[in-house]
Amino acid sequence: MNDVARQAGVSLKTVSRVVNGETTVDPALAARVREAVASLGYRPNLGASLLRRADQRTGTIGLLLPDLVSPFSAALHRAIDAEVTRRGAQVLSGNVGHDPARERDLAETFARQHADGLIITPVAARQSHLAPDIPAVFVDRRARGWPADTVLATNHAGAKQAVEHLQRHGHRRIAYIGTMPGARRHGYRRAMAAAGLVKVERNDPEQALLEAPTALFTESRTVTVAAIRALQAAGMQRRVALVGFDDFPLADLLDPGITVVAQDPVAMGRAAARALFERIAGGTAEPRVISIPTTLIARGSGEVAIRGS
Amino acid sequence: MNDVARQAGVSLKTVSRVVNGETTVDPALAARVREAVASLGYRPNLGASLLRRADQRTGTIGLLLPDLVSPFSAALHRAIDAEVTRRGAQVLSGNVGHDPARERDLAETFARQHADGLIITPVAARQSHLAPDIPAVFVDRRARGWPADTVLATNHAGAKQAVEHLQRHGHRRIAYIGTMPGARRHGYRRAMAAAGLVKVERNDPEQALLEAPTALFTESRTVTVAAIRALQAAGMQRRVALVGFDDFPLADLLDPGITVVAQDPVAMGRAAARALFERIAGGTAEPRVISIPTTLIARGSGEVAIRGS
DNA sequence: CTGAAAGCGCTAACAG
DNA sequence: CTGTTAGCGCTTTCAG
Repeated sequence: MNDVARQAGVSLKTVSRVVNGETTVDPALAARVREAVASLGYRPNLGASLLRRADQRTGTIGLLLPDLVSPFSAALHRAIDAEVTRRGAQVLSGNVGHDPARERDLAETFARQHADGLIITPVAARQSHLAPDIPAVFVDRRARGWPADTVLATNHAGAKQAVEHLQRHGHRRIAYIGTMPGARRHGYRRAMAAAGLVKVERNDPEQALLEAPTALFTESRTVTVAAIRALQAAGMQRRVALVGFDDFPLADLLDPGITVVAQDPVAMGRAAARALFERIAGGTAEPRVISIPTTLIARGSGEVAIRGS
Repeated sequence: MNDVARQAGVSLKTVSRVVNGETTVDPALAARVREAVASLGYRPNLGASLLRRADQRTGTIGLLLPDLVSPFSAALHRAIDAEVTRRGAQVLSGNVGHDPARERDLAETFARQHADGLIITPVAARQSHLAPDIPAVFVDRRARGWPADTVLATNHAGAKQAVEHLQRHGHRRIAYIGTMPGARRHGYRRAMAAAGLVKVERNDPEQALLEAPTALFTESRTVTVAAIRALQAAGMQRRVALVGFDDFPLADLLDPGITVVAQDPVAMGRAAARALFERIAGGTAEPRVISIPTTLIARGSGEVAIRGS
C-alpha cells in the first residue's frame, strides 16, 4: 500500500480510502490511485486489514458437509450457495468425509480465516468440541451439546407417509433397512408401531429378504440402491414393494421407477442460510428447530401390490 | 497471546513458541502455557501471524468447480481431497456455477486468504483475468491465456474407443449429440471422420432421432440422460445403440445398462493435486498437459446390433 | 477532503 | 532454553 501511495503521489491513508470504497476522496486522486493499484498488481492483505478493522466481516460462509459426493449434499450445497450469493457473500465448503477430527479441523480453519458463520451437517455425536465461537446453523442432523439452530426434514412424518402408503397397498410385513442411529430411526419405529405393522429391521437388504417381507422401506440413498440391486438380483423387483427415503437422480428411469419420500434440500438449504444470516445479524432468540416437510413421489416400486391380493 | 503469557507467567514469545509447536521449550512451561490457552479459549490470529512469518504456507488448497452437483465434479473433489489430506493440507472448495465473474471472485478470495495453491476447472474462455499469482493447476478443461499445468481425460482417444465400438457392432450412421465447443468436440469429429462414418450432429436427442441414426454417441452425462429419456419415450432403447461419454451412478441398473466411455476422475484428481504440490514446492518446469486414459465399459446399450443385420 | 501517528497480534532477529 | 525489540500491512483516531 505504501508503494501504491508513492506511485500515486498520495498518502497511504488515501490509498486505504480508495481501496475500501470510501466516497470522500477527490475523483482525480482516486483515479490515480486505481491506476497505481492496477500497474503494481496490488492486492490488499486481508489479515492485516482485519487486525485493526472495527467491522470484522469477511463476507465468507463456511459449509461443512459429511460427503460432498452425495446428491443430497450437493443439492443442499447449491441451495445454500444461491441464497448466500444473493446476499453478496461467498460460500467456501469443506468435505468432512464422516471424520470427526476433520470436522473439528475444518471448523477451526474457517474460524481462523474469520468466516462470518458456519453451516454444518454434523458427523460427530456431540459438537461441543468444535464450538468455534462464531454463528453456526446445523442441517440434516440435530446438533448435540451445542445450542444452535437446526434445519431438519420431518423424518417422522416422512416415515409415516411411506408406511401408510405401503399399508394402503396391502402390506403388513415391512422391512426397515438402514443403519442410522437415534432420532431418525426412532421416527421409523414409531411410524411402524403406530400402524400396527410387523417390522423386520436389518442393515443388509439380502438378509432382510430372507425374512420374507412384502415391502421394504430404506433409510437412505445408499441403502435404497443396495435394495434395488438385491431385488433385481433375486428377480423380485415386481413382487416386493420398495419405498426409499430421499430422492435420487434417475429414480424415474429405473424399471420399475422407484417410489421415494423426497426431502426438499432446496428449502432446507435456503432455511439454513436464512437462519445463519439472522444469527450473524445478531438475532439472539432461543435455538430453533426448523422442520421442512417431505413429499411422497409414487413411481411404481412402492405401488407393487401384495402377492395374491 | 499477551493474556495467555500473563496467565502462564511467561513472556509472549514463549507462548508463540508453544503455539507453533517449537520443541525448544521447557516442558513445565509449555504445559502451563497450554493450560492458559485452554482456559482462555485462545485462538491464534492467522492474519497477524502471516504478516511477519517467513514461511507463508497456510496448508490450504482452493478448489474451484463449475458445478459441485455433477457426479464427475464430486468424484474429482473427493480424489483431490484424499490426496491433499494425505499430505496434511486441507481443501476448501467454491462453486463457480458456470459464472466467470464468480470464478474470478472466488480465485481472488482464495488468494486473499493466502491459499497455497488453486485447482480449477475453468469456465471462462480465458483465464488471464483471474491470474492470482499463486500456483495453479487446471483440470478437465484446458486453460487459455495463462500457462499452467492441465490435467485432461484423453477425449480424442475416448471418442475413438466409442466410435470403433459402435462400428464393430455394424453401425455406420452415428449421431453425435452435444453442445461442447472446441477441442473435445473436435476429438469426436476426427474420430468419426477417421472411421469413414456418416455423422449426424445435433444438440437435442429427439431431433437427432429424426435423422434415423442407428447409434448415438453422447458427449456428457446430461446429454446421455436426455438421450435415454428420448429413446425410452420412443420405445427404441433396444433398436438404437447408445454410448455415453463419462460414467454415472446407476448406469448399470438401467435397462439396458448404459455403455459408457468412462473418465477416471480419481486419477485426474490425484494427478492434479500432485502437479499442484510440485508447483508449490517450487517446480518451474514448462507447463505440462497430463492426459489420463479413458475406458470403455460395455453394459448393453452400446452393444445393440444394427437392425436387420 | 487529506495526512500523521499509534497500534492491532504476531514472529524474526537477536540478545541473554 | 527464554526474553526483548522492531516491524509486518493495514485502519483507527485525530489534526489539519
